[in-house]
Amino acid sequence: MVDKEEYREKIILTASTIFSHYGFRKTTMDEISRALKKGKSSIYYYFGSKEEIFEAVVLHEANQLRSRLTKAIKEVDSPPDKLRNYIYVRMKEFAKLSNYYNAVFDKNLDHFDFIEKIRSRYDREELAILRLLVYVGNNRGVFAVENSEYTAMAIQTMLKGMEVPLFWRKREIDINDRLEAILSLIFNGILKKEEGLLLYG
Amino acid sequence: MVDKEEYREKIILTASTIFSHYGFRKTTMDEISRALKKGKSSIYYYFGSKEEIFEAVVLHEANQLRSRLTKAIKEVDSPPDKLRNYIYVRMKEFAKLSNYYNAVFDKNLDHFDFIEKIRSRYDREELAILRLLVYVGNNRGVFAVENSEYTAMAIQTMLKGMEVPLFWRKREIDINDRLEAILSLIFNGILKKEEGLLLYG
DNA sequence: GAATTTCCGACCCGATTGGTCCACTTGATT
DNA sequence: AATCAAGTGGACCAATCGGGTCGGAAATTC
Repeated sequence: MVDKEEYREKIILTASTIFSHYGFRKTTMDEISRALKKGKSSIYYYFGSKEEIFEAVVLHEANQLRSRLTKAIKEVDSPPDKLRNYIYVRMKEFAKLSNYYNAVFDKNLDHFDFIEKIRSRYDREELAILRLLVYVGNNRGVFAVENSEYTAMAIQTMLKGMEVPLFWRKREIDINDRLEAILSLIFNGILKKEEGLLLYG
Repeated sequence: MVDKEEYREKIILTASTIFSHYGFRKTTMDEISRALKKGKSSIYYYFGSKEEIFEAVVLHEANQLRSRLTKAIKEVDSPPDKLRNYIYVRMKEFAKLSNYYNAVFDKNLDHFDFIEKIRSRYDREELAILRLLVYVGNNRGVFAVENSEYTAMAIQTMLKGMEVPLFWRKREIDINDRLEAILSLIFNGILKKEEGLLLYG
């Protein structure tokens, strides 16, 4: 009773690994319950449906992502490093989440409106973060952009470009190259020329 | 007509990526055919059944494995390097194959006798390779073992230990540590003491 | 333009699976 | 020890899924 919430979390954690591996569709309640060493029906004592579990898992994963990204920003100090770190971690984390994407983009599974909610909310948060990063960098004189808002939106647009599955269907080395290219583009377009050429000549 | 065999290979390649990702059970014929941009029934023109495709895929994968391993041996010259390279590549390749293992060890799917055939044949080949490696190393005076045959079998036994899923359920770094430990054990037990202590003091 | 190769939509039917029901343990409380 | 709520899981159901078939339509070859 006191640990019901606790066990819900355990379910979330377990289901998370399975979902991330096989996606929503291919993951069965039986697998989840077997992984938990419980009867299938017992799971329904904690969650009303498979979708409900999935919703909790996605929410949990979104929170994980948020905390990792804020950590990535706090780890370093200079705005270029912050931005670079942010983009890097974001890229790596999204790679891990690719299977959830499969689930999301799975046709006839578009009734997952909660994902859209999470997503749009996350988009706004990210935009705020980027705007702040650009703004601070601007103030410190290391960035030189006219409008932080628009620049942040532009960066976010590029970041979104890295989300499309096509981006990931290549070899590891290629991906790192592409990341470098994107970083270079952002920085050389954003940095005062002296520093920019220093970092990405 | 002339390219029927060719198209079979294309099917094998495509199916291979899906099988390796989801395993035999969770992979559907519909997915395979969709990935090939063909109707489901068309696939049956080239293969008689899902299992038949799987068999071809596993066989193909086994051949890939073999060629990569022989390449690993040829790349370097000294017997210790050959052995080391062989074990290293074998480890990496088996990691990639872990999903086929899931398929194989899937309960109620033990009627895949062809896998056992491939496997036992591969075991014999591997034993021959190891025996030769040990034998040559012995002749060159860099190994010092009494019986190449038995030593090869012992090494193979350790290698097999790395196949059990349990071995892989850990973090990357841990695995590399374990590999080092295994290599160290093999070499320090096999090398003439001077060289052995040189390489793995 | 017939013959042959290749493809596919529609269908079949057994297996799978999300979800329900209900009888049962368990363990705390009185 | 009797009660009761929390928690469990086996049996079951209805719907869907998915491997495989079939007849014939395209496409290609001769």
